[in-house]
Amino acid sequence: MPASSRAKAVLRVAVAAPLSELLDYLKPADGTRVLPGMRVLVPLGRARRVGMVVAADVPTTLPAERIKPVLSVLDREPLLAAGDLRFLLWAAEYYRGNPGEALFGALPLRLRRPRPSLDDRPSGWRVCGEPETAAAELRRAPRQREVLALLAKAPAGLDDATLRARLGDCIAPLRALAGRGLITRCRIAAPAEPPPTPLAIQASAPTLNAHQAAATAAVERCQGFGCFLLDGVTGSGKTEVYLRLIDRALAAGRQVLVLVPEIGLTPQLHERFARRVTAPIAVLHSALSETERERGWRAAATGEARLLLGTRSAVFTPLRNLGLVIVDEEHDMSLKQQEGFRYSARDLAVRRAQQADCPVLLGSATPSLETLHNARGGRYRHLRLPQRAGTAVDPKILVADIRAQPLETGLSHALLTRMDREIDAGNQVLLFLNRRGFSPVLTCHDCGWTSECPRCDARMTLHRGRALLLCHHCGLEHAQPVQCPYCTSPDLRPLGQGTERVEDTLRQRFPGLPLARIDRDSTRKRGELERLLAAAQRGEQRILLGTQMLAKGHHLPGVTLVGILDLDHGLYGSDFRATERMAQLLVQVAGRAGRAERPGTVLLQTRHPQHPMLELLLGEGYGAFATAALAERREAGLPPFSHQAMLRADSPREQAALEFLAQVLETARPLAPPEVEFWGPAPAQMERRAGRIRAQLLLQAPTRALLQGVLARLLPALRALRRPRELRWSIDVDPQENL
DNA sequence: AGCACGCCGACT
DNA sequence: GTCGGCGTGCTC
Repeated sequence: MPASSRAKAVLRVAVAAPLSELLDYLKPADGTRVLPGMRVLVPLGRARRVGMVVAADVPTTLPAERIKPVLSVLDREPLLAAGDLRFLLWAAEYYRGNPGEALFGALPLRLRRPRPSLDDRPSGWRVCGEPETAAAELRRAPRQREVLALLAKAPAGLDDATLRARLGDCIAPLRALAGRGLITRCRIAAPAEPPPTPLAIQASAPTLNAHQAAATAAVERCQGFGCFLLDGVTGSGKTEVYLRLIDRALAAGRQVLVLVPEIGLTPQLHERFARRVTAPIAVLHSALSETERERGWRAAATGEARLLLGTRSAVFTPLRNLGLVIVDEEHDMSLKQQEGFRYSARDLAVRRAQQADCPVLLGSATPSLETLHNARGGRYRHLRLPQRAGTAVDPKILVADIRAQPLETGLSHALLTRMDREIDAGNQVLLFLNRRGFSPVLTCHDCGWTSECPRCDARMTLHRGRALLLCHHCGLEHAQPVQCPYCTSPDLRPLGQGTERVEDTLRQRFPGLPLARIDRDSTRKRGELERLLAAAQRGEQRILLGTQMLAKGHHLPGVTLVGILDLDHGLYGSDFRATERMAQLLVQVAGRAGRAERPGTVLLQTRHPQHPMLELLLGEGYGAFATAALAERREAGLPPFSHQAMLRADSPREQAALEFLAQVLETARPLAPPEVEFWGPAPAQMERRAGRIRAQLLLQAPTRALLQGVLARLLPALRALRRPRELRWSIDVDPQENL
């Protein structure tokens, strides 16, 4: 090969640094083998960084003198297969993240540093040098002779367990032999084929009802990629469908990826899977220690774990031979990463299944409008589970019009009466209020002072138990004042109520009745949420009071009454998705009632009983609501009938963010076809947050392709714009929040 | 992100 | 006269 053409065949590397481009490097000078998916140590300016080889032997246009060789190759085998690399790079491009950050974000922390990949081959001993020359030396050491003879028969060495099995305790002679330089510590290569994995077994599998059987059959018939919406009311047995399909995929020798929105949901799903699936399961979520996370990651990556259950970031885990992807509670907002690299785990799961050419199943009782739109347009198969499994009946939803009603800490007379009745009958009551703390405002009765956050356009919430004013937006804490900071009046009054205050009232009204408050504050301790929920499931608590946390998926068979204290903000929210979220939350919370044989009642307190979307939801159900909501979206040209990207900027300086986005708009306009709309720049919903003034610019295009085209041209230009040092900006493709 | 280079104030 | 402020720009 001529020298000139060899110089041009380079490695393309994604460096673990916030660079938007891949960089080219020469292969290592010592001729070490380098393949895509291996990490390399590379020079970057004066520094050295870890990089991931994305392609090997690719041509470059860069002048030869600018290309440096990699310093070393960090892995003996690729950490990421070609398919994993392709998927991660696609994700980085779609969500406009940096390739290096996307790739290294998918690795356990240790592998993001220039450490060799964990060598998990067992440790052992092997001979070195010429053992036969040692015969004389060992004449008076029969035990050492014995050990050496055994090792001499295995030139690759023997691991500790094998040695112990053959010779018993032989640590002392081994040490002595090592001291003579006759043997050395080494790693023993694993047997070529891992022991065959036992297949999943349907232990005590319940019989499927007709709908479950039809749904299962539809997915099983799917050859290659296919996207399915499993639209099933709470308690209709979605998990059983998952289990059948998992079993099938595992039996075919494939791996399965299951994504769930919250850490809180993984233990119960894990337990359910573990009872029925005999193949090894790996679990990945944010509450794990780094060691546990790395172990799970490796088990998934090597194929040793056959089923991976995890929260959103698990979608990036390398997998071998992926045969099925499941996204549970696909409508849930926590599947969308809202910081840094802002991706949708649900959408990426679909993409991943497409690349792996396997089916993907999106499950929900309240599908997102995006997914429903895809299903109704025929891009996804719509599978329905309309019946509750077993004998459970649907809950009855009652509306309590609380206009001009006297409320006792947010509790209407109608609700309290029903609570009395259920509690007297020995049943459990669940109260839902999506606001933690004691009261959202503290105010001075004499001068009108309110507990404004000095850094945000928001009030600080009173947490009376901890005697704190706490800002839920920036985390700022103040001691609870004893007198008005403005006029020194001692007459400070909490306004409105959070879960803490409702708890106080309930303890007074139902003295001695076991009650659990379940919110972020009361479940701060590790394992506390599981403990409280387990107690609730055993019926130990008679009243359960909580936020969002309580609404998700937990089976509470003793609950016969669900009281929803306040969902009205969702009816007139500023975000166009507010009503969709309100409807999902309402249906999810209502689903907690009457799961067993006892019929459930849901009582919704509202000041807007005639709101058309609320009436539709309560009268005809989520499907009818969704149809109407989709019609509104179509009318307004909003997603899913268009595609958006949100550019956000913030700065401590008053006008800087707006000015920067105005500059961006000027840059973007000529790069975009006329169908692309720009909204803004405009101040963000909460303009000042954590001391920074925030603004946003929304891009909206009729198709994804058009939007992606604009972004591809805009981002390099945007990065080249001059901007003040303190100004930060971010891009959010397919934003879920317009705030 | 680091880490340079690069032009204007208070110190040996 | 220098040490150093962080503005700007690059890293194969």
